[in-house]
Amino acid sequence: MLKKLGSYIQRDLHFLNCKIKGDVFDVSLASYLLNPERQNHSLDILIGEYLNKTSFIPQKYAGYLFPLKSILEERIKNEGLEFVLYNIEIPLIPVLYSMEKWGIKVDKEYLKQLSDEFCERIKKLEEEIYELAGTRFNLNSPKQLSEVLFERLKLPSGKKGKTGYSTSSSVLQNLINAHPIVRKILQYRELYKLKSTYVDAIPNLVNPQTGRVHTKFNPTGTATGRISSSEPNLQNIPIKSEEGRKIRRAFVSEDGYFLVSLDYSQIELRIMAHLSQEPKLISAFQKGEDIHRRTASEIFGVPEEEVDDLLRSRAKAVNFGIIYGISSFGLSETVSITPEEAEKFIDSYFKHYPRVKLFIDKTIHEAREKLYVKTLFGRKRYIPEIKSINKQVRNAYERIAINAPIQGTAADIIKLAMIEIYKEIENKNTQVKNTPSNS
DNA sequence: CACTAGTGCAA
DNA sequence: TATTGCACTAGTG
Repeated sequence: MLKKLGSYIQRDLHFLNCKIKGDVFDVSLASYLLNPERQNHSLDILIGEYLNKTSFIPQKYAGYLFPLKSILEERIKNEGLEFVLYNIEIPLIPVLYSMEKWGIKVDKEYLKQLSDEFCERIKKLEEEIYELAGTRFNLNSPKQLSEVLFERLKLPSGKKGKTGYSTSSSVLQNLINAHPIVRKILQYRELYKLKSTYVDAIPNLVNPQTGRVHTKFNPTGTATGRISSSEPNLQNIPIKSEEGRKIRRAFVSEDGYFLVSLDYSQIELRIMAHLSQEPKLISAFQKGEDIHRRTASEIFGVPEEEVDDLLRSRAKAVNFGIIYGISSFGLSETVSITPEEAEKFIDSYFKHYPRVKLFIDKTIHEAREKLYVKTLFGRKRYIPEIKSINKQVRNAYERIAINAPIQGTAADIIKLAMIEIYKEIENKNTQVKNTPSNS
């Protein structure tokens, strides 16, 4: 079998129009694992960085690949990144290539209909807002909107940004009873967002030959090991609101097939349970409990049956906060409580889940010592900034030190699952349709 | 046309 | 002053 060597091989497969098997080395993926925060892993950058060439002849790019490979594979070995490169990132190349080539079928007629519906409702809301404001202005301009709300209508203003008072959703939520215009603006914002970002944008990205969107899945797009998606971003299609769910219905299956969706449940909290070895967390998951309800019961000291929606949502915010590297201010903002109250929630959490606290402290300690953190599978993120003398900077990187191993381990596990599923499809052990519709 | 700020969608 | 992204609009240069 031929050996394959290249940079951004996943991208090049589209030009070659073929899948890839056998011995593969991708210098861009190797560079990404060594430096996951970098945006660009193109050949010219790597030649400059690893071969110390300040000028080179583009026609001879290929000649630089072999020396680059030698250097990079040595570094990968020395950094303990072999498993992640050879068992995760490289096997994922054909998986992501196939996903891109395959694409997802879009019901354009449905989106046109939805666009017309949203257009009518947006126009109506717009007129009602101008009427209530007593003036016409550009509703999509935060600057103009803040003038109307906080100067003309004299509503109480809150957060200030660099350029003026914020008109963000959380600010407007708090003003919803102050003036009838506020609710209308929130409704307008929701519909305008959905229409401009999804309903009207997605049809323009549908390939006329295939009737599908062929999203790019960027394997080097994040600092933690996740994949990112663009043109369109299929990783942020709405689901939370009822209006948003209408957009998901535009993604449809081929006739005679089902579109299935597979996801791990609470994967990041499960990883936290594993990494911390906190017995209470482990047993909660082993018993299949509602983890947020259980957390609420623990930290607020009430029986599980008495946990209401408010307590559960607060506990859920605490659980998310733990994964993000919690701060009392951050928690207070998302739960609309004072930082002092948030502090009590956090203290209570750590009192009831002491191994989680130990894990966090140990992780930060190690990060300071080694200047990197790593996932369960060895993926690394370097964070020398954790030594910063600026407390804000330091705190920010301490949160990164907590979050990166958790988010990154989840990414590793999901990628391994994608590779296994792809193998099953390739081996035709399933009834999954495994030929892109345009070939 | 490139860039930033503000905003908001998802995991 | 909570992690990771992408993309839209307004506004500036």
